[in-house]
Amino acid sequence: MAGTHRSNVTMQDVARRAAVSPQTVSNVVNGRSGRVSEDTRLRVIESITALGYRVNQSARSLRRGRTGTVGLGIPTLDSEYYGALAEALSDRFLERGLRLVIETTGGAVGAEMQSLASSRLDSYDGFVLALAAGDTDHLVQIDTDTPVVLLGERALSSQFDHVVMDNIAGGCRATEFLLQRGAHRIVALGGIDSDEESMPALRTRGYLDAHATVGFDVDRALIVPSTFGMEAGYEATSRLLEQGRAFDGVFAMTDSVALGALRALADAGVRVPDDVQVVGFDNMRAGRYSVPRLTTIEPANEARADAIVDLLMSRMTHPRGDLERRVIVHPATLIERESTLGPRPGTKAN
Amino acid sequence: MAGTHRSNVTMQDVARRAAVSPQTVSNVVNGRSGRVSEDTRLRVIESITALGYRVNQSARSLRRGRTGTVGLGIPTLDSEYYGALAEALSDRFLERGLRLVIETTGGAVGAEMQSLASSRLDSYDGFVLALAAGDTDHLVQIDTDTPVVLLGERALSSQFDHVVMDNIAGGCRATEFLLQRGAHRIVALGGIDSDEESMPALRTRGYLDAHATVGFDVDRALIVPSTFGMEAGYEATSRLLEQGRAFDGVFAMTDSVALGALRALADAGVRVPDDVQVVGFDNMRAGRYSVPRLTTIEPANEARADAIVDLLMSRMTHPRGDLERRVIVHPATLIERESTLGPRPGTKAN
DNA sequence: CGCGATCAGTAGATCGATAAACCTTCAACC
DNA sequence: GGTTGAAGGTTTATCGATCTACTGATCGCG
Repeated sequence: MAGTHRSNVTMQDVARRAAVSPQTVSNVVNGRSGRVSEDTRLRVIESITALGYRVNQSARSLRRGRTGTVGLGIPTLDSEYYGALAEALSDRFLERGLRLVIETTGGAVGAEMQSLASSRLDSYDGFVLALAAGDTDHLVQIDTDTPVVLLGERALSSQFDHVVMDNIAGGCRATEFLLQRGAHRIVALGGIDSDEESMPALRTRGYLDAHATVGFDVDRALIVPSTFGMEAGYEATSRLLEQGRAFDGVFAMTDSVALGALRALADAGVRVPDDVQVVGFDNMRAGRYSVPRLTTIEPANEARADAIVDLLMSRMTHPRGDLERRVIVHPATLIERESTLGPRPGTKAN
Repeated sequence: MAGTHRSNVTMQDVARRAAVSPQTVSNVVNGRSGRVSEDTRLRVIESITALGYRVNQSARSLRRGRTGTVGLGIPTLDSEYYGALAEALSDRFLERGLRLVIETTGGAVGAEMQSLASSRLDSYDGFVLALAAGDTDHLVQIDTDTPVVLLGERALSSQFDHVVMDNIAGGCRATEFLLQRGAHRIVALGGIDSDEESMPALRTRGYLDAHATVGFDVDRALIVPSTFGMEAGYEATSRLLEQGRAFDGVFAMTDSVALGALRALADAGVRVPDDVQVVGFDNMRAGRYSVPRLTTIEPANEARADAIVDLLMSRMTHPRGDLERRVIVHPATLIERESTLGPRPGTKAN
């Protein structure tokens, strides 16, 4: 049986063996019913299996002008968040007969824009770009026929459909919650006080908003930038503790950072949530089994994946341009676990 | 500037504008030096940018008979282990001018074999299949021209090159370490006592070997099967504790399971490592910052990624069949952290 | 009986890039 | 002078599947 499936069998060959035209083979292969009698169909199928014929995708794509693949640009696969996103999208597109091809951008603005470079884009029937760096300026230059949906941190003024996480609301909710539970000096771990549209900046803005709402002043020294690994969270927190900075709450920009912080607090003998309360952002798996379990913001990833697919599919099927550009904002909700205190009855005293 | 890059510009168009033949354009695009004068080259490039020409990959693949892509079949992307693997491979192949396309198999034997179905394979110039289910029987049926490298849990008797993790040695090392540190009743969490070639079965075999080496009997009731999420580790451990089963060590088949176990032990007030020592397997990030930090087996993933790429590249470039089938085994090493006790001086008393 | 419709299928052009072979110049060398 | 040969191109024939248009039958129906 070996030696059968050598890849040079073409529709021609199948056609010859079944004594029909190549076009008829094509019709069978593509299930174009009504154009082939049951009789011929069986004969063709027999020839296909006998010869071990398989469609040449390149030829098909060339002729059809479509590739049957959708691209996904993400900063990295080595992250629970993006891994899960890729998985979710891949499944959904597969159901619709499309393959998902993943490109990693490394999170650099340059690379993100490169993956939107038209040269890249037209290998795909559609493209999903997860924008981490989130620099909107470069986007407008892109000019392509390929439908694109952006997954972003913030509604950008670009020509593309857009699914965004409500980072400001999420940051606000997390901070508000800490304030309600009695924390007054809250560290914004991994935060940054800037008016850029990046994820940390937006979540920090929520943090500031929450303080403003209840009329508390924010000590800017509590906004502590860092990168987003556990290492970074650990280091940053350790440093704060060494410096003897007083704080009773931590809003970490991501769960990774939060987990690093928990570890640093444990090392220093600081009790969570008794001495310091901690809230993360992302609802990572690890946070559900950490000691203590991590209170966090749930970003509704499944719903966002659904929205992305819907947007892209409608762009891909609809004739060009009938649709308004759409922006879908997904709310972030808080999940309460052990790293924060329970609701306090009565007073708002210390 | 908008409206330029409409995707129907072909080499013909560029050629016309630059007053050369399409072949010359092709030569420029592909950097075939020596066949084009600097003068013409510049003229062609000018035309390319002016018209916004981009190569049609489908046409190129059809003609060349190569797609420039490598496939990777993995059980899921939603896992730190496979995510990191995908990332590592993607980077390495990209350096060599190849795109990596990821297919998820869901870890089912059927799906794994499907992704080796010849029909799939010939969209790729090469394929890497990470075998979780590890059923060797189906492999022999596969008959394809596409080079394939297997990433497996065990050296299989198949026709393919193979990079394997030394699961037995890893399981043995972990268990041996626990025994040395004074644990006598060691739970094999997520283990399974069977002669299949699956990851848990192999690691469990290492566990048994380690006991055999020092002449200890194993209480089979301590081999506790489970799936491989944190949830499962948590549940399984909680149940053991409820049942009042005595144990002073846990060898968890994966770090995920181990982290779930740590959490369950914490809930029950069992001290780690004082009352129970825990060793995991995989060296996940989360284990480096858990409370306590997790002792684990490091699987040398980067080295394995290198090996995979080497094997596949040589198959892809070398003429068919000159090479012997190769199997590369990577050793697993132990990383000591807080979830196990320090070395004990002197006696081996309880 | 004759007209259009439906079914089953064929013929030929085409998608866009490239491999292989072929043609000029022009320079160098014996 | 004739030959070799490199440099710089061009021509032509594909790669394999599919789209468009067309051909014969066969059938229903007024």
